[in-house]
Formats: sequence, C-alpha cells, structure tokens
Amino acid sequence: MPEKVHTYFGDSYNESSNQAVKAVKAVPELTVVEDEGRKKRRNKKRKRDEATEEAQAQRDNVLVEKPVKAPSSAPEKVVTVPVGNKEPKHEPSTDQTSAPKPKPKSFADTKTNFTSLREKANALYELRKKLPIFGHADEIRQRLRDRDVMLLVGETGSGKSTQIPQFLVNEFWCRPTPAKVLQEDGSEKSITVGGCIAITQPRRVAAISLARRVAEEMGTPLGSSSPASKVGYSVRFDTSTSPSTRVKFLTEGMLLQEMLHDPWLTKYSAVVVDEVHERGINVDLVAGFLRNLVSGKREGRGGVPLKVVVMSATADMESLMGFFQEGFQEQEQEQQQGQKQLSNGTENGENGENSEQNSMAISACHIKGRQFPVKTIYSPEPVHDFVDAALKIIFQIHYKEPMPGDILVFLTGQETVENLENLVNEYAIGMDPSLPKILVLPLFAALPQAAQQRVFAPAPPRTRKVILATNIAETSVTVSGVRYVVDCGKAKVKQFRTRLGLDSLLVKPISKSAAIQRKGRAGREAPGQCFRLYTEKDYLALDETNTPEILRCDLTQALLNMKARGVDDIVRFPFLTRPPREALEKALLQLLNIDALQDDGSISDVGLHLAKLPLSPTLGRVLLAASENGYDCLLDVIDIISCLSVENIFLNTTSEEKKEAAETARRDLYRREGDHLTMLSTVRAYAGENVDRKVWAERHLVSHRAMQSVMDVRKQLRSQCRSAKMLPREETTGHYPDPSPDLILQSFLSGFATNTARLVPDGSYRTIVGNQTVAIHPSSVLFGKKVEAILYNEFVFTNRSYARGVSAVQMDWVGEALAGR
DNA sequence: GAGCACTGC
Repeated sequence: MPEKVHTYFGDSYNESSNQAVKAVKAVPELTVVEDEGRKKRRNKKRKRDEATEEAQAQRDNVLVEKPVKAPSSAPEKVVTVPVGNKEPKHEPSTDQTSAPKPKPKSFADTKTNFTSLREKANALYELRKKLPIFGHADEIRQRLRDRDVMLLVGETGSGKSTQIPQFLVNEFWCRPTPAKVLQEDGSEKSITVGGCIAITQPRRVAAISLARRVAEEMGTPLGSSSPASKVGYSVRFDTSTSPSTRVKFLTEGMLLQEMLHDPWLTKYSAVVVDEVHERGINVDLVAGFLRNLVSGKREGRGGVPLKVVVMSATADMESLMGFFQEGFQEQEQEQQQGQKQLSNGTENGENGENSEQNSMAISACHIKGRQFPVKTIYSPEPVHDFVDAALKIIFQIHYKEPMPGDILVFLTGQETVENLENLVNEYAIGMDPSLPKILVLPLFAALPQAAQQRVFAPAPPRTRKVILATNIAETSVTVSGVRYVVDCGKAKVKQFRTRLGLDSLLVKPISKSAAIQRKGRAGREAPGQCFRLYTEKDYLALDETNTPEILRCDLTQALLNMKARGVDDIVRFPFLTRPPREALEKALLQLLNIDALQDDGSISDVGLHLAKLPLSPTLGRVLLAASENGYDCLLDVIDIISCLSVENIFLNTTSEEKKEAAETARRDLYRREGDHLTMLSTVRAYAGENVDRKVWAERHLVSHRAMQSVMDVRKQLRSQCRSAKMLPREETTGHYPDPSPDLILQSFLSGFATNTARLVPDGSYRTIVGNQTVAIHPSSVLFGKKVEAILYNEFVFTNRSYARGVSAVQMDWVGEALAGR
C-alpha cells in the first residue's frame, strides 16, 4: 500500500478561527423604509438613461485621466484587468519594501539587455524571499525527488503559482532525458523526454501575467521575444515560447489540446495544475489523463517519470489524495498479478526506503497564505431582500467606519447590481454633506470594457468607492483598496439539464469555499470586515465546495476529447467526480448522432477532426457539413460560427429610445431569415469596414470587443480549414458572392437537427424532439414572428424556456436532417 | 421582453 504522508507547514487553515461577530446593529441615523413610490420605481423596469458603450466610454475618459498609482509588481498572481498591459497589483508584502525599483518596462525595450534583466531579478529576489512558501523550497524539492505526485494547498498570497516552477526547474529530473520508445510497427525510436515544466491556469490573463512575472524574477526575456527566453506562455490566439522555454504557463484547454497531439506529454518533466479548487471541467479531464499517465507504465515516455503537482487554494485535498492513490493501487494490483509477487512485500513504513514504493506515494503540503485578518459579521436573522439589506449595510459601514476603505458588494446579476446602484445613489443625495462622498461603481461581465476599468482607478479624495459586482470579482478581477465585503450569499449558476437538453440559469446559494473566497477580498491590503447577508446557521448549511462543472454541463465535448485520446471505455475513466450515467449516455448518443463515433463507440475520422477544432462538437459538425457545400458556403458558415462561439455581438438596449436607435442603426444588418444570416451580414459589414471599425461598431450598437473576438476566431478557423484542405491555400480576399441562405441553414441543420421547433396552431413553438414549449428569445430578430419551423443555437431556461440564436427553416429540411442520421 | 463566470493547435 502506498503510504500517505501528510505534512503541514505553518498553521493549519481554519475558517472559524476568525472571530464571528454576530448582530448587525442598526444605524440610528439611517432608516431604510421603502415608500410606495420607490417600490413602484423598483418594480418597474428601470427607466434610467441607459449608458451605451459610447456614453460610458466618454465618462471613462474623464475618469481615466486621473493619475493611477504606479503599479509595482506582485509575488502571487493576478490582476486580471481584462484589457491592457497593467502590471500585477500590490500585494501586502510589496508595501514594506522601500527599495526603489525601476518602473516595469516592456520587454521589447530590454530584450537584448540581459544585465538589466539580471539586476531586476536580483531586486525581486528580496521580495521572493519574504513569501510564505519560500522557506519550504528545499522540502518541496526533496518531496518531489522521492515521489512523483505532490498535492499542495497554498492559500492566497502564499506565492505558489510563481515560486513552485522556479523551485523545480533546475532539479536533476527536470533535464531533457534521452529515451527509447516502442513504435507501432515494433521498432524502437530514440526521443528526448522532458526538460520543461507546464503550469496550467483556468484563465488566459492569469497565464500571461504569471509568465511575465516569473520571467522577471528569473531574469530572462519573456516568450518569443528572444531565443534565450526560458519562460513562455500559451493561450488561445497567443502563444509565446522560445526554443529554450523551460517554464510554460498555459490554459487548461491548451494543455488538453497539446495532449491530443502528444498524449505522453513528452516535452514535459512536470505538470503543475493550479487552481484546482475552481473545478472547471478541463481540470477534471487533465487530472484523469495525468493519473493514467503517472500510474501507468510510462511506455510512451521511455519510462521517464512525469512529476505532477496539484495545487489548490482550499484545504479539500482528501478526495484528490484518494484519487491518485487509487491509480497507484490499481497499478500495483496489476503488477502483482503480472509478476507473481516479487518480494514478500515488506510493508513500507512512513520513511520506507524502497524507492519504487516511494515514487508511488503522494506527498501533501499546506502553506499558510498571507492575508490580513477579516472579521465576519453575520446577519442575526434570515434576509428576504438582499438588495435592501445590502443598502443598509453599505451606509452603516460608510457612517461608522474610517476612511480609507472601499466596499465590495457581491450580488447575483446585472439586474440586482443596477437596482442597488440606483438605491445607493438616491440615498447618497440626502447624506450629511460633512461625510465623505460615495462613488458607486457597477461591475459585471457585460459591462463595456472602459466602464469596467473605472473600478480600478483610485477613489477621488474624500470619496469611498462602493463596487457592486457579480461573481466576476470572486476570481477574475482583483480590486485594490477594498476593506469591506458585503456578501449576499448567492450567485447565478448555469446548470445543464440532461433530460431536457437545456441550460438553466438559476440563483443558488454559494458554497462555503466561495464565501471564504469572497471574504478574502477584504483582507488583501489591510485588516477587513465581511458582512454576510445570511445567518451563521445558513453559512454552516452551505455546501463545502462549488459543484464541479462536470456535473453541471453538457458532456459532449469532454467525451469527444476522451475518445480522441483513446479512452474507449468511458465508464472506466478515472473521473475526479463521476457524472451521472444518464449524462454520459446522452453525450455519447449526441456524438453518435453527428457521426463523431462509429457504431461500436470508437472514434470516427469525423470525430478526430472535430476534437481538434476549437468549437463545440455540434458547431464543428456544421463546419464540416458546410465544407461539402462549397467554399463560399463554408466561408459564410465560418463567419456565423465565429459569432456563435463568442459573447453576444449586439449590445443590450434597455431603454425604449436606445432600442429604437438600435433598430434604425441595425436595419441594414437585419435579415428576415433570422439571427444566423443577420450575424453573417454583420461580420461582412464589419470586416469590410476599412476606415474605423470601432466607430462602425459604436454606430451600429455592436460590441466592438465581441467583434474583435469574432475576427480572432474567424482567422483561426479559416487557417485550420486551409490546413485541412477544406479551403484553398491562399486567403481569399475582396468580393464575396451573395450568400445562399438555404445552403447555410441546411448546413446548420446537420449539427442542430434536434435543436428545432415547429409552430403549433395556438401560435407557440414546440420542440420537434420532446414536444416542449419554447419561446423565441427577445434578443432575436425573429422575436414575435411566426414561421413554419425554427432552428436554434441554444435552449435556455431563465424565467421561462427560450430559444436563442434563431432562424426560420422549412419542415422538410428538418425531416431530411433527422432522417439522415 | 431579457443578459453568472470562465475557456479551446
């Protein structure tokens, strides 16, 4: 039996060690009683002059001109300002070092100046030494010399993401190693295995900013800027590595994609999987593949071991420990069966010297983070309206607590954010003028980029920032200056319902781990307070961790990836969390329907092709179908698919006037065939705009940011189609013939034959498979229209069932598409 | 009459 070794560094983490202070005292100066008028105003759909991207941008320009604190750099990750070249924000530690540092310069300026890189790295070394993890470097190295798998709990601020790769990169096992592998024809081939460390991240911005930081610390140029660069990154649309890359940050999806081409990860000596606690579906796949890799015979690596480090911010490591142990146990059993008991197994003690046994054991470490203490204050009784409760607490904090100290409020969605924004602004008008001012800043993903940036500008003098955010602020964005967190305890969660084949977006209680994460946002720069708008009893009843995405999403793509990796028996795949059988079966059926699998369940040529496309299997299938309808059809379908695989390209129009303006501005873009052809005409018009695309987008109330992504995807898909000989080698430019709507929509039906509905006599639509009622989403150009049958991209449930991304089709096309399977 | 957050050679 492999021996489990627990090692705890520092104090163990304990959420309840923070003194819980109960009872929220009412603020005498403020009574929040809603009058009738206000209630009406809130209940009505907000009529406030809705800020368009243009208007927001104008506001921003004013604000952005204020001096932004010169950023120093951060030992631990992050800053994920979604745009621009912002450097990482302050961590507590950097405040204490007064060593004057040169302002970070772009590597373009310094790429030949290795002396200055070295000087900078030397300066940064002093900061690295102060990180909680730094003193454990030798221990961590020793553990990985003895064993192949290490689990590491590193709390926020421990420095794990930047330091672990640097601790390991010069280890003997991290050198490129010559090896011989058996080829399919039975001959041996000499290859080089290892030499590089991969560190996976759930988000692109994190991968890039970590790579930049680690390059600075190591005194090496970043990525492809120099052939001598030792640190690089790889994310979609942006890979920056050099022949000398030893440390590579990449997104989880990118590693999966690499594994399709190199199943044994022969480039790597180690894979570090970071942020496992977020439990995106890609992490589950990576973990399963890695377990098979480390506990198998390593034949594809010529026997060279692969070291695996799994890192998480929360202490739930037992399941991971069991997960990897199970793999080793299975391997052991196989070995014992195979070779009839080699020795009379002297059971290994804690410090057993049998190296074979040791490399199979798993080591676990716990590194205390560096956070300031945050006091938790629970609501004394259950809260019914968290918007009102948040309003009270915001003013309570503002009246009682000293400046500085901004307030971050976690809400569920755009609607609650905007409601509370109005309420706070109304109350702030009547505030005692001797008090500091309040600046309310909304923050959610659909907000135009420029408006998001306002959150990062420091507050004007004598002003307290109140940031009203969705859970975008939980992981993706770090706002400095926050000392007070108000947590409503809820979030909108997307859940795929297998039986109905539909996505639901519902407000649900968050997990304890998310609550702790939210609370932590108050203690990044100074001691803070976290006001939970729920009782302690409610808190204790929350789930420990977030529901893993693999239990909440459509598994079609995940299964296709597994099949393409040669996992034939899905039931035997080591799932970190096993999805219900029904969900797996549904996904398999879907893959059969689009010809991605052969009848015996093994992957088909179509499936192999689909797995390599950066698209969902259904959209990929549409692409292949379109390629059979000629180059022109394929080019048009690529434009549409590009729109469908990014966020909404049309800006929301909440007010009546804006809506009318949008109607007028977009009139020349709308197509009566539906949303698909409307997207096509939009891409064509945008791509054909040679003067100023940004201005064009603003004029048409089209999201410029979304269109930039569309163009990235379009370019990627076109280039992939050219490599696959589906398009001619040269980029076709210039004039395109008029599209053929019938051919385009028929191509879509070959992937989406089951996403169709027909008009029934009562005027509503019923799905053709399942006979469920579905309404056309109000954002569709077909909203309110009646046609024989519709094809839709998405079936979602919010307040009711909606079809999104809708086009009109003929019933006999649908019949043909369904019969064709 | 409506928009939680991520991500892909």
